[in-house]
Amino acid sequence: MFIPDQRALLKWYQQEGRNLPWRSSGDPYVIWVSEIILQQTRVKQGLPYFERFLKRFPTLASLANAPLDDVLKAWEGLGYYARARNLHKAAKLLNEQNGVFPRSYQQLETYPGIGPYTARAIAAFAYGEKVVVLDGNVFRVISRIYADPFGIDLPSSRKYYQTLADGLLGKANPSEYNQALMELGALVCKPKQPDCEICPWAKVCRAYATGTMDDFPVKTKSIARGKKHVAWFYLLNESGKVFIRRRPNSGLWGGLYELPNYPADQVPPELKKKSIIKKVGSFRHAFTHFEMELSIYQGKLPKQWNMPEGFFEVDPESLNTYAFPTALLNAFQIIRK
DNA sequence: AACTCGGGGTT
DNA sequence: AACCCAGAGTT
Repeated sequence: MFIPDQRALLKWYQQEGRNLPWRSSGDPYVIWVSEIILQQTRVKQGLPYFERFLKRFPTLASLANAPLDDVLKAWEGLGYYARARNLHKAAKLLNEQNGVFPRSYQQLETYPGIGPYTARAIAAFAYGEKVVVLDGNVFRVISRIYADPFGIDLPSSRKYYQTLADGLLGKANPSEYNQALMELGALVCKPKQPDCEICPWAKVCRAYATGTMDDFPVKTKSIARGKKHVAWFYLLNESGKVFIRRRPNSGLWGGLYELPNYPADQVPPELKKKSIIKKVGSFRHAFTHFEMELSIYQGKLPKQWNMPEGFFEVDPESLNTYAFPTALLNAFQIIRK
């Protein structure tokens, strides 16, 4: 297998690469935080969270000693909240060992939330370990360069692609070369309509040579989406307090707060009294695997209603101190104040 | 190997 | 509407 010209890629990267804040840091904590935030998240979306998160938790110790709810509040709206819970869990583990990060990707991978990609990213960026990361960008670049027929979504292909990726590094600087690879995928070798005319590797790309860029990377799985219709209730008691509860630390929106809610076809009759509870709006919220239709109701707390366990009253003015999923933040927008 | 887990930008 | 993003954990 031939190796594409490293100097051509690095020259392009030095000229066209973006100036991103985590690239100028050698601090494993800063690099780690950036990598967790950027999992399945575009740079543009993650950037403001990165800045705010490090301002709120400047050091590993400050993160380890913070309540989980504070970490989730900082993560509010970013999605995949297991990342925040695992980040916090790993911070406690690292802090217990005097804040010393392990230097090898094998050791890093043993921490919660640090998988094959993130372990290699930290090892390469912070410690210069000679490994290549496999993120969505790198998968796309190398699968096109070699016109690889193996599905990148198959666990059985993982070893093949990792070996191929590691083989690209040669004597290049691991930190710079990994950044350059990902940047090429993000800016040039895009999923659709890649800018092959300006690609430093166009001359050696098998997909470009045969005009089959759209056929790579190969993916075998298709996404099937279901639908759920959920009724949400903003209920005020006589004191003008609203009822919320914290969701369990696992599952959808784990650790975030919520309003009373039922599947739309299972709403108890006590909440259907139109004299005290009115529908104020509805909207759809898309997830990766399903779509939720939210119907939002607002009204007075019915005395007969048997409130589910865990709910407590809060002043509506203090709702912004709790972490809510984006769908409920949107719901609050249509609540009549 | 299949499923779960968010939210937002692009096409 | 479909696709995809600096993926990882659970079953």
